Amino acid sequence: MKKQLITSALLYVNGLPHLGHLVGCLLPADICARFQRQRGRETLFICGTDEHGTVSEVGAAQEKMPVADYCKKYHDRHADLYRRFNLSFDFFGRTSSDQNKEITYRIFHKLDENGLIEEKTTKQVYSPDDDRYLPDSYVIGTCPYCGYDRAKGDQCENCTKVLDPTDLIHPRSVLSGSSNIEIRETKHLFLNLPKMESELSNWIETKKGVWPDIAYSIAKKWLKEGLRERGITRDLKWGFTVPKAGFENKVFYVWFDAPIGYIGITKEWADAVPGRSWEEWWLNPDNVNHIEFMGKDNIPYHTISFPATLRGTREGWTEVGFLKGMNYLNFAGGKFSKSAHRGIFLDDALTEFPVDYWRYWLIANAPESDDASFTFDHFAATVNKDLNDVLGNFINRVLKMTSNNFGTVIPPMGPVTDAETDLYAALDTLVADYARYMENLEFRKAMATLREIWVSGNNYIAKTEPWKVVKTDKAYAGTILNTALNLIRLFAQMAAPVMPETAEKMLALVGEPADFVWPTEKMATYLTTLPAGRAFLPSDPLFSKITPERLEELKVKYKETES
RNA sequence: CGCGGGGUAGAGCAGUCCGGUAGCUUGCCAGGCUCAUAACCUGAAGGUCGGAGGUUCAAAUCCUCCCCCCGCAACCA
Repeated sequence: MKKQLITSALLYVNGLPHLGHLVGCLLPADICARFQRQRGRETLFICGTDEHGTVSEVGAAQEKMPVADYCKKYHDRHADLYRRFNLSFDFFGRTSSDQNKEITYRIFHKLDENGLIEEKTTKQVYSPDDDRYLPDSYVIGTCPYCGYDRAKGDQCENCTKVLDPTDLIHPRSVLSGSSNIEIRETKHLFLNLPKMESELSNWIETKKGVWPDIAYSIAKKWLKEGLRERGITRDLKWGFTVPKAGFENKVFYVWFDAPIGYIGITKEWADAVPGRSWEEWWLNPDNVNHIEFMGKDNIPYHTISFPATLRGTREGWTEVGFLKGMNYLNFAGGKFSKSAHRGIFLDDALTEFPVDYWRYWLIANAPESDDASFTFDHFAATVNKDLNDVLGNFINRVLKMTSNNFGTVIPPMGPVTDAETDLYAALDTLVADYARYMENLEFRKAMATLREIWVSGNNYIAKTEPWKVVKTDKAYAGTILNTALNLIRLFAQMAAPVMPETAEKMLALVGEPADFVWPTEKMATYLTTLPAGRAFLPSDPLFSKITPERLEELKVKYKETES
């Protein structure tokens, strides 16, 4: 079995993340990492913040802070939120680290040696009043086609025409509002993607039917349109200085050093403890399976530019083996918006409900095949039904029935009947299905199966009717409840990748340590494991329902009804 | 003709590659049970599979055209 290298897209450090960011890459990556570890595979889960670029410089200026301090402040806030969401990174690093600089330079020099770096002169908008070059979208003016007066320099939002900043009437800086702008010629370095087009095309073709459709088809789309040379430098101050004569006052473009950040962050991880090796993960393609998670907007960079960057060095870097691309999660029909603060942000989410409510809902409704929508109605319905009625109530009824009839100890297991063997057979199949879906990263199907696994518990209880049996055949009632308590252990292990906190509580209820280990035995064995006589904990219900009144409050508070 | 994704019961989705009387969850209705968080279990109703043509003994599935929604379009990361 290869080692599993798992990366989530690096979120831009500016601003704070919302549920869309969580479900688009961070959470599925975490669930994958937890599942891989639970199966006993050597796993490294890497993530971090992406920190370079214009947006950071502008954000820092707005908060009147040095850019480095600004990035550190937001990096720490991201890290804190993700820790509270139980994201199990082996290392959460930064693209601005010295380690990333070292790897970025190494890769750049190799690409240059191999003749893949070219110089070109381009025209850029310069704003003397802002004392900086402006990205096209930072120039606004009147659209020459439709007259919209806030058209951006790359595209008019009103009529959707693609524009150049020079097309705009009365162009001005979005930062200062100054219309004193000029077009300057400036030299930049480009990565020669056309030289690598056929190589990339052959490689992508091997992913047909292997990667999710959205990943394959977006990559194909770019290839079909023909690759262009891609600028990898910018006229900014915040970033890695370009180590090439004549370019010392420029920095690398974020999209050059950001994906290299996966490697740089792995080196941060390795440097933190003696004996760790980042090369065993990144220069070891035969023994490492790299799984990447990202939103669909990231797919071109991870299927085209980043693979080209690594391949162009001819150094044998570990390349992506499976790319899980996700669609977007919308909020009540519209978009989540960082700038307008529309939607549910992670800090708010944590104040409203326990983390596992969010983790379960998000992954059970992950936008895998199409964009999905968050609504409080759907959220409450799922939490109330799946977590409270199906899982929580099962645990509660079993614990109460047992303690009412046998005290708070696990009753002995006696001879089994058809009801038990039917249960074993059903669960052997369901657990295998569930494992397969998790293995294939088909999260919605996996969660539907997880739910079926929980339902099988209620089914078993309904069929065997222990509340009746206990009056006539106490020994068999003990067998039923023993089995049911074993089911709690099984359900905890099954839920562990998705709801680690709840899974830990469930294991504690039946006196098991918080070790997440995937069952390898058949159910006939696995469900007779708990020792009779062991004390278990009486417990309040693990979940509580969202009331209609609470639901209405939430809709108002988060302005769900506005679109 | 810019490109991609999507359009399947009230809602959320699977099925489409490899054609064979349309499936899951939820909601709604009825019954059962009464250990449990008014919960659990069973059953019923509910769809001309976006539209129109075509191929076929047979089309949600294959082909052609059209309509609607979402996203992307390389300097917003």
